[in-house]
Amino acid sequence: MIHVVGSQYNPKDMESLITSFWDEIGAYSKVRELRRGGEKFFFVDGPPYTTGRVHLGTAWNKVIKDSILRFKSMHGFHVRDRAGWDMHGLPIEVKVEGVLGFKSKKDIESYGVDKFVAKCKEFALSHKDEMTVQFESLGVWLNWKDPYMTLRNEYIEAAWWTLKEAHNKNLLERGLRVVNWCPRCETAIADSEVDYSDETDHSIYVKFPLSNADNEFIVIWTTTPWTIPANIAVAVHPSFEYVRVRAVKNGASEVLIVAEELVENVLRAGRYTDYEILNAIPGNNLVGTAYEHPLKDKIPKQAVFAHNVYTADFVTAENTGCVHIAPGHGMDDFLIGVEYGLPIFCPVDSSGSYTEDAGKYAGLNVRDAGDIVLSDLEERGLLLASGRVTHRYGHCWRCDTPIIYRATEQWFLQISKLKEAMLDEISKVDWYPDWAGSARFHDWVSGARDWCISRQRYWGVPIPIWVCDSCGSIEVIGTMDELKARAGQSELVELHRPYVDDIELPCECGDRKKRVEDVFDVWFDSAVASWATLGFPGKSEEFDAWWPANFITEGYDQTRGWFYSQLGASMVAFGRVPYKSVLVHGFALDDTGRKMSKRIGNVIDPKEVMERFGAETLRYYVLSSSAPWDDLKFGWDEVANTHRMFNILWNVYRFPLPYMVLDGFDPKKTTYNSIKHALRVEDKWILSGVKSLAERVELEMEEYELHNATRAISEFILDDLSRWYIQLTRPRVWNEANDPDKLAAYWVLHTVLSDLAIIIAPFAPFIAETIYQNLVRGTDNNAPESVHMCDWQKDFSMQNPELEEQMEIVRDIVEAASNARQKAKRKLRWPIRRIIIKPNTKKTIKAVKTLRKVILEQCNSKDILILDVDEEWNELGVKVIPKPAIIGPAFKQNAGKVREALKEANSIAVKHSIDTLGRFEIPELNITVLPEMVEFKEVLPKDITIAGFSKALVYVDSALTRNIEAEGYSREIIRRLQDMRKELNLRVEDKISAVVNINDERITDLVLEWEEAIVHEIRSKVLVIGMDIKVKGALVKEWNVEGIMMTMGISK
RNA sequence: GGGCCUGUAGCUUAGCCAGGUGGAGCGCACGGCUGAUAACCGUGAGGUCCUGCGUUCGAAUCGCAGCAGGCCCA
Repeated sequence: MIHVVGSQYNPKDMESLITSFWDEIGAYSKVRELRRGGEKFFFVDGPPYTTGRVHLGTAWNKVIKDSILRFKSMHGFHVRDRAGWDMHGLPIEVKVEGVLGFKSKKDIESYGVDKFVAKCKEFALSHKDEMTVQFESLGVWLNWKDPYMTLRNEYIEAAWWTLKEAHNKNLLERGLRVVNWCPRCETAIADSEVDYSDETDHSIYVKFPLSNADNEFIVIWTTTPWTIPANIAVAVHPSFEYVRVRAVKNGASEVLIVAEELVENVLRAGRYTDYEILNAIPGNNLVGTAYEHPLKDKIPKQAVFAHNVYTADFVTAENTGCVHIAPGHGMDDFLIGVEYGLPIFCPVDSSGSYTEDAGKYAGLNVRDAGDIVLSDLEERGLLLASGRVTHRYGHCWRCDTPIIYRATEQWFLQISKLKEAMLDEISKVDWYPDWAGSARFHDWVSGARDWCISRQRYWGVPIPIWVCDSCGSIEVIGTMDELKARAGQSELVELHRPYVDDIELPCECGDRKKRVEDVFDVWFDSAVASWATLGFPGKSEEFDAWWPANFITEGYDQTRGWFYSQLGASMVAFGRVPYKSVLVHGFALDDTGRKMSKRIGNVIDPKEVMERFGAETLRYYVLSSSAPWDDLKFGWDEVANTHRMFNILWNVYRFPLPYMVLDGFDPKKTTYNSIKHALRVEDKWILSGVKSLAERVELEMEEYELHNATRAISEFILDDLSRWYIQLTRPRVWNEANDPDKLAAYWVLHTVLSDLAIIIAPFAPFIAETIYQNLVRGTDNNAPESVHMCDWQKDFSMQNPELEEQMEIVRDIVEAASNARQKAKRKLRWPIRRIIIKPNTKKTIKAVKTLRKVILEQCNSKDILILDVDEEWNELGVKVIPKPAIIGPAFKQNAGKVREALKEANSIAVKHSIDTLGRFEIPELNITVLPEMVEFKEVLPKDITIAGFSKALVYVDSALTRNIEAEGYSREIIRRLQDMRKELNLRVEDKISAVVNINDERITDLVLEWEEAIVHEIRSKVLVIGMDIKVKGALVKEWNVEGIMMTMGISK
């Protein structure tokens, strides 16, 4: 049975009702179960990091996923959709350290790594639970009960197995890399952990003596004298112009090499008194220039290394234009070192002290080394200038110690070897939009570098590499079982640190292998998600059946993130890309297009949106407000507008319910066959419209254009259903008789709303379910239990594009008529005698003929006159307008008289004569007026107003007749009596007594002609209308109706 | 500094790929409707299509150079 629903759209109640309904029947599992035999659709959820907070962007991300998966499921696909969680890594470690009040790595060690890791795990798990609740309240259907979690043993195994594959394929390498290093905490720190603040440092210019020339130097500038002992090279810009300049100071001269435009700068810094430019050298030609290390006598190793000039694009035209390169102490320096095969010389240990490699500096801390290096350079006459500079420098965010850069030993995946294969693979992926793959990702992959996968941390997947200290042999473990077997251990419950750290493996050399202490870069965790979520390598059946993923979608920041890490890991493991199609989505920005940030205070919490407007509105807003791949500018007004759309949908849905219930409408008994003869044209139109909508949504979804799909739905609901069909249909359902026309309207409304519920289900799952449960499932026990178990539209037999096109024209006509009415200041309540339509096309004529009734009704017109294309309306007046420029020369002194005569002549007669005879005679003047001498202007007859659109002109005749006045006043009275019924809170079926006193005899007579109609419309048992009669009732009101005073009273 | 994306009415946007009179919604003003009613509907005003240069008979649309915002990198 259909039931009546509340008059207010209340998303909160509705959503919680539907959520518990889904829980009750296990809707999610049933939907997935239902499609078990269908074509497989493997979706991999990009795992959000378990911070506990769901941001607007995360909410958007999940809503996109949910809508697409619901849509796919309704198309019969067997969807696989485990939710995923990214649960390891430094952010959680730092949060936990904060809670425990730790300041450094040493605190963790003394607290106990086991206890610390347990805390991290607890943090990740509890935040996962909190976020799950939030995602579920958004109506997001993923497999929440059995999500994949990066902290699970079987997940860790997937990472291990992948690394072992890399090792087997010779893609695993141990190597040096420069990292941010805190010498106090003795640990590498991530870029995001570096705080930048002002620091005052040395600013020194140093002369490096050339090897093959006397008294000739290349000049560099630096703020870190302590890195000079590690200098290996000098970089110049390949396209800058450099010069050899003879510089004079204190009578002595020497030759310096600096960038041409910086000569003055350098010489001023060095207080030279004179100079002479000897010759210019392009940067490129300096390559290979050999020089001696300035401190080679103090650092024996530096006497052995070769020192040369190289080119680098990052060199800027500042200071000297020549950059000191210490590959062991700088990111750029290191890259140059690697590129040219230079020694990565890093004579500094983890606490920031020089090692034995630093020769005489050994044991000295770099913090104290600056001044000493300075004076040593000075002593050797190589310090050109020295000063101080204040600049932004990185500090450890926990202890504020200035960081140093250190080359350390790390583990790498040699992804760069796979670059060509990766480029080839990604071209096979379907990218939405295309540029995400063909431009952005392509460019990123083109610059692929080896992937440093090791971190010196605690909360992460332990790197399964065991190394023998004695013989250096390396062993990579792929699974838990393998580890147990190799270690000769039967029990192993936890694969995290510190448990695996204790395990030693026997080595072939007789010694024991120990695990490297590192954990994986947390990006490696999610990189293996596509097979880890299938339980591979633990079991392979699922992997064989599902892998690779059909579809993934994440924000475009994941170009360098998850899209890339997955590609890299999968190339290593399987030699192919792990996903077939990728939708890239944008970022959630604030209403001015700026990034949401806590600091600016412009962060929108999705919870707040849900509290104010409901999850459905939030969902629909993010889907419809911009294309998935564009950034979303969040604005409350637009959210409110989306809410309004749902309110209208709610009103449309609830409008027919009371009538259907009153009449006991049963869609099982009232079938298409039983009402098809009673269908009106507008019924056929809306039935066609809903099918066309389904087709359109399908088309848009093929390209993942969710914004166009949802906008099309909104347009249908607002324009076609609410503004048009419901307006046309309303009077039909008021009919009390058991009329086929009313039944047809019920059937159509029921059908359209049921179809619409299915179309809207992927995007607005709650209201779709609400409508479906009442209208479909509520009347048919054989219908699927949930709207989300329904199949998408397949039957398009009701589609009629021609009719849809015709209705479009008719709506324009009605709009034009309404426009013309406003010009005549005639309210819609007052009928008009007729409208006259002058069409531009035959199509318009046909549309008017087909939908004549609709026009009559919506225009409240008594008649329609449709002209032929090019036919003039014969009642139209014309006014002749003389053309002085022609008449003047033609008639000279008579011209004025001619013009007068034409103005006074009957314009219609003039036009007729010109049209038929090609001339007009003015006998009094004995003159013939020719066609080119005049033009004609249309003159609208009295009471006619006009408006037009591209396909027709519409004239409205608003002349008043006795009948029209009678109807107009009667309807004014009806409206006011209805208003009073409402004021008394009467029910639709309540009968009333009414008295109307009219202060005008003529009007009273007119209205009395309509007495019967009024009785019917206001549902009265007694109605008294008259002049000078006494008015009483439960409610009495006085009204001014178009200047006529009336007093009305009603009672129940 | 580089790559990619975005820039259209006060606000959110369609149109751009395939050049030919810029189209919606919100807001605003005015009006209508009153059996969806603390709802709903119509009409109107409102545009240097980010700027400049170019290609073209013709540019919001194509090209180049800027400016602003976003993501990533350096």
